[in-house]
Amino acid sequence: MPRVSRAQAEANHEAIEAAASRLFRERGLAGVTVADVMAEAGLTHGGFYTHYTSKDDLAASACAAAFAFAAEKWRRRIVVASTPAAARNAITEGYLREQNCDPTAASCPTATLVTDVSRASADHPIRATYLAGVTQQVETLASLGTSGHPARDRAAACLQLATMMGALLLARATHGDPLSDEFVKAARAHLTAPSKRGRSAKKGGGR
Amino acid sequence: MPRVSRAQAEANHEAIEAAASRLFRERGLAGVTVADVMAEAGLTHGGFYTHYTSKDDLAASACAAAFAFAAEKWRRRIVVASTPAAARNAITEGYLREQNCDPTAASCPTATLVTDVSRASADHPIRATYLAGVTQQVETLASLGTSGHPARDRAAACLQLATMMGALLLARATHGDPLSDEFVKAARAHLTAPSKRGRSAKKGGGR
DNA sequence: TGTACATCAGTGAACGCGCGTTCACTGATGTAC
DNA sequence: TGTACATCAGTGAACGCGCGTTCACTGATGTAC
Repeated sequence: MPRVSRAQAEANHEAIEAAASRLFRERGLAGVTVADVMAEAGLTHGGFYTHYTSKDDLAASACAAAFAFAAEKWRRRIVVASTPAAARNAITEGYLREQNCDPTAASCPTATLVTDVSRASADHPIRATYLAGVTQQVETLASLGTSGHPARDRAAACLQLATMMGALLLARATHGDPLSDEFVKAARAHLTAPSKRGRSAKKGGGR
Repeated sequence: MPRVSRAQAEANHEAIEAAASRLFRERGLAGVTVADVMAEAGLTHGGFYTHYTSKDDLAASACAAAFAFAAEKWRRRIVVASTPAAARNAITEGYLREQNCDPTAASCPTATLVTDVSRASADHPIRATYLAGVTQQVETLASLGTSGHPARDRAAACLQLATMMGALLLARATHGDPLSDEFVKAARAHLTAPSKRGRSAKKGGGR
């Protein structure tokens, strides 16, 4: 079993990163062990350190991979949408999908890792990766703005991300109670409300 | 030192709960050890189990205490406000205070514990406590609604909580970067924007 | 009020377990000739 | 193409540490008389 071809080693490396990306999005940083990740990739834990220098190192790489994965999903929704507003709506709908409200499911890294990153020490490599990922998401949403004012589009993008993420996290934490659905529906109705320019325009219907 | 008066034991119990309430709001469930809490209360860790049956038990009690503490702060803002809309604004301003954006500070339990609760097993006692606390917050915000439609007020309350919490968490996770402030400012501007109804003062003074 | 004694809140060492990390070892891979 | 050998990806046991929890012990508290 030991010593594997270079191609196989490379494939294993990718399998580890893919497993970590998914598991971290499901359970957060502390909820996943190195052995969990390696087992998920079909390997034993000892070989981990030929691929990464530490669990923190993996966390940063997997975080980047998770953001890349999410960005690709957003991109697909954007290219299919007929207008920027439709793209924003499609992203919201995808983000607040019912399956994402299951707390055991893998969801957006922005949401899953937000407290882990907050509490990570200043020199933890995941900080920079997470910041880059969130920045990218804000820029993407801002680029779909239609107010004609870049600053206003950017503020609206920040607002949309905060609202989507807040609703998703609250829905996950209250999963099993009717309140869970209320958060999702309120956010979805508000964010995908018809018309509205730039921002403000209160209250969507109720669904 | 051993054996302490009943009054002292009661005082110790309260000190443990107060310490836990603060530490959990600062660092989350996993970031605080039983020994941390006991040391903060001026005791040694061994005596913990005369007060609580387990760390999970403490987590639930401390969570309830944290929500009670937050509710009291909200209540004070409400009684001082001149109108329901002003009260909503005051709560938003208090929630998105600059000091709360420091990831090492103790903030609202709704935000600090949201991922911990999501990942807690179904029978973890903190689940029910957290749900009760969030439900209470939604009801409080809904009671400050002015649309005339209870269902609409309730949806607006869910939306406000999700937006405030999302912005706070993102601000904490991106602390140190300019983006951090953008989330807070966008949420604050949106949530305290003068809407259809007249109101007295906006921009409460922060700090 | 004073004395004798049982209670029990708190102490600090220890236990058990999980997890990140290390390391001696294995044997197929990849290379040199 | 075939042979000899060095490399090194992966294995699995082990180490060290932290943390939740337990426990024998202490001695002031609280009670019975």
